[in-house]
Order: sequence, then C-alpha cells, then structure tokens
Amino acid sequence: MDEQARIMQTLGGVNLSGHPGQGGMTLPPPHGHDGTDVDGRKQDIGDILHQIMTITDQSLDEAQAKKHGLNCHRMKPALFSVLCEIKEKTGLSIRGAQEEEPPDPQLMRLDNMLLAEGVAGPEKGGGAAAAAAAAAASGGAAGDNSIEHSDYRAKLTQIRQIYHTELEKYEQACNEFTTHVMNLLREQSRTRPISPKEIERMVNIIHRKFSSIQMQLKQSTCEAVMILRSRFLDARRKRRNFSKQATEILNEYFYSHLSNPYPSEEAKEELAKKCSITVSQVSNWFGNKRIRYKKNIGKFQEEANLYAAKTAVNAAHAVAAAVQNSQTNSPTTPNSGFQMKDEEFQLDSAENKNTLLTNMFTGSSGSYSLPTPNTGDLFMSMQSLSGDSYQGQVGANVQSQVDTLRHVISQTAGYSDGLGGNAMYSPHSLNANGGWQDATTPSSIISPTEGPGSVHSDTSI
DNA sequence: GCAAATGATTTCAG
DNA sequence: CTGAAATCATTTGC
Repeated sequence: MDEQARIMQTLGGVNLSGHPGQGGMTLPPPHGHDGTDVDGRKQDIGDILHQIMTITDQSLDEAQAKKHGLNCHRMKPALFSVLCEIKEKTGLSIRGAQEEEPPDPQLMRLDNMLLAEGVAGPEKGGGAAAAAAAAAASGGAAGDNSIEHSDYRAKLTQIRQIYHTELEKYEQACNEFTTHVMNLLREQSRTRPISPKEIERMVNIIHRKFSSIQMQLKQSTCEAVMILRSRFLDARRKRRNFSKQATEILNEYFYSHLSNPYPSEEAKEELAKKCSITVSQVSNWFGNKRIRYKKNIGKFQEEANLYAAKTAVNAAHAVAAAVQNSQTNSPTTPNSGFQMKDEEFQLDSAENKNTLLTNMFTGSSGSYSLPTPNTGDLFMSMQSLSGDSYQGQVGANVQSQVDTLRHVISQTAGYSDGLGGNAMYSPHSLNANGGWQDATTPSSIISPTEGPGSVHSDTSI
C-alpha cells in the first residue's frame, strides 16, 4: 500500500489523499478536459488512479462498468507502461533473492527407492521389477514361497495403485489451481501491471507447494513399502530348512572336497540348481558348514565318514566306469559325485578300498600322468592338475576321486593325528592356523620347510 | 518347553 | 567382494 502510494506520487505528483470525493461515486467524468496542458494531464492521471483505488468499494456491476471505462481511457496505455516499468525495477530485487534451487536429495532418494521397488515407473515394468525385487530380497527358492511372493506382489500393487491415484489427484489439483491462478492473474493484468515473469514465479511457488505435498506422499509410500518388505520378505523370519536331498548334495560336495571346500562360482551354481536353492544360499551353507565343521570336527566325524563312504562307492563306480571306458577316454558324468543314491552301502570292505586305490593308480594311468607315489604329493599334484577346472569333466572326476581317495586312505590307515584324535577320519585339510589348505599353493610342495606343528595326514601313510 | 541344529545376517579383515 | 567369525531367529527333535 505504502509503495503503491509512492508510485502514484512519482507518476504525476498527484496527492491522492488530498483528493475530494467519497467512494468514487461523485467522481468527475474522465473525459472532462481536452488534456492538452500539463495540468489537464495531471488531472486525468489523478482521476484514473483514484478510480482504480476506489474500484473495490463499488458493487460488481459498477466496477465492471468502470473497468471498461478505464480500459478505454486514452491515458491508460501510457500509465500502464509506466507502472510496469516501475514494477519491473522493484521486482528485480525480489526475483534476484530466490535463485534456482538444486534438486532435493531427499526427494531424489525417495524417487530412486520407489523406482527400485517398482512402485514408481511404468506400470508393467514396474510390476516385473517389484516381483524381481521381491524374489531377490527373499532369497528363497522359487516356488517354495511363491504364495508369499504373490501376496507380497498383491500388496505392492495395492500400494502402487494408491500411490498413483494420489499422485494423479495431486497433479490434477495442482494443474487446476495453477490454471485458476494464471487466469486470475491474466485477468488482473488488464487492470494492474503483472509481467509474464511474475506469473511464472507464482506458478513456480504453487508447484513447490504441491511438490512438497507430493514428497510427503512419496515418503509415506516408501514407509509402507518398507513395512511390507520387513513383514513379508524378512528371510530370517521365514527360514525353512533345506530339503534332505539338498543337504545331502551339499554335504557330499563338502566332504568330497574337504581339502578345499570352496566351491567355485560355477560349482555353486551347479549345486544351487541341484538343490533348488540360490547361489547365495549355497555360499551361506558352505560358510556355515566350514566354520561349524572346523569348530567341532569331532562332532562331524560320523557325518564325514558317512559321506566319505558314499563318495567312495560313487567314485569306485566312476572309476570302474572310467576304467572300462579308458580306451575311449570318455569320462563319466561330472556330477556323479553328488548323486549317490545307494543308501545301504557300507564301507567296511578293505577290498573295495584297495580296488579303488588300484584302479585309481593303475586303471586310468593312460589318462593321468602320475608323479611319485607319495600320497600327499600325489594328491596335491593331481589337485593342481585338475586345478580350478571343477566344471571340466575330467577335472571334476579327478578332484572328486582324489578327495575320496584321501578319505579312504586315512580310514584304511587308521591314522590318528594330534588335532582330531580320531581314528576313522582326520581333519587333514586344516592347516596349523586353522584354515583350509590352499589347494593352488600347497605348502607340502612349495614350502618344504614346513613347521613341525602343521598337520598333514596326507604325508602320514 | 528346551536344547540342538540350522539358515541368515552382521561385522570385520584382507 | 569374499570369507571368517559371531550372532540372531527360527525349526526340529526330544
């Protein structure tokens, strides 16, 4: 108000407060004079300004009529442009104050999360992403908890629908409000100077207000998703023991690779497929198994013997097959080591083991070049022969057979080391530090100056 | 109901 | 990132 008065004074030196008349009803006609002299112009401007100032006191019809009259006034364009100019000048300082603000990191985080969860983004793809996220988060077997998954998906879809509905509502309201305000401003711009920039600024203000509401919506949607996730996908709460068969397969691999129970990525995938579990579950299982085995070897003795026996008979079959087919040099299925189904087999026949040994050393000698018949070195050498090629057909068989061989040997010899103190099975694979022997750099080969405390049943028969 | 077993997670180191 | 170790949370067997 104060500013307005000042502007008006600046315009023509007209003092409004000193103007006669109450309520504008008794205003002199706008076109009273020719206005060729300076005083006449001042009078004109004074009249116009006064009419503008008092227009709000009039009834709607009167004001409408007056507005039309003012718009047609000959002085109007000049007066208007001057007002615009002044306003432009005063408005600059205001506009300069508020710069373009950077994108809100909080909002970006929320957006990213909603996108990742499949709540935001395209409808179809979003659903698929959500399903994938659900599957990944649960880490469970496919199909095992598919009911929970579908339940989760349904809830997520619900959240997505609510989110989109609300978002649309907000957007619509925002647009409506913006249009309304813009219309209002455009309308007003006929009677008061409003630059397009000002309209733009107003629109921005409105959008900011609405986007803060949107952010709240996004925030609460994120919270809802998080709650949903924690309720449905907390794997720890929904833990299921693996099937007997899966445990069997994993144990067979573990005990047949006891020297180096670290399945390669390929081996993990293979095991995961066989066990109908995920690769990370295989990793978990081996992690747990290693640590628990190492912690209490004695406790796992029986299990170790059992699986050693299973693998032994399996290897025996494999070797027998290999011997039979040695001419063709075609190995048996690389997975045979895991699929021991003969539950009734009892490994108490020394002949079996000896046959196995003989077969191992003589039968397939055409395929594998064997070094000095020292078991430890033999094992290591063969292991290094097979190397990392677990996936390779020959490599897998050799590895499995050699490991089996080691069990058989330790069992046959009745060896008892100081650490395990077990006559049937010894933790030959653990080194003095309590870690597994690194198969790729066996100390028995590359470091002959091994400490006296190290345990190596391999070299003891 | 309890203890053991077990799958998963967390924390830390390399 | 992987693996060791500790720990958590649940399942299982008694």
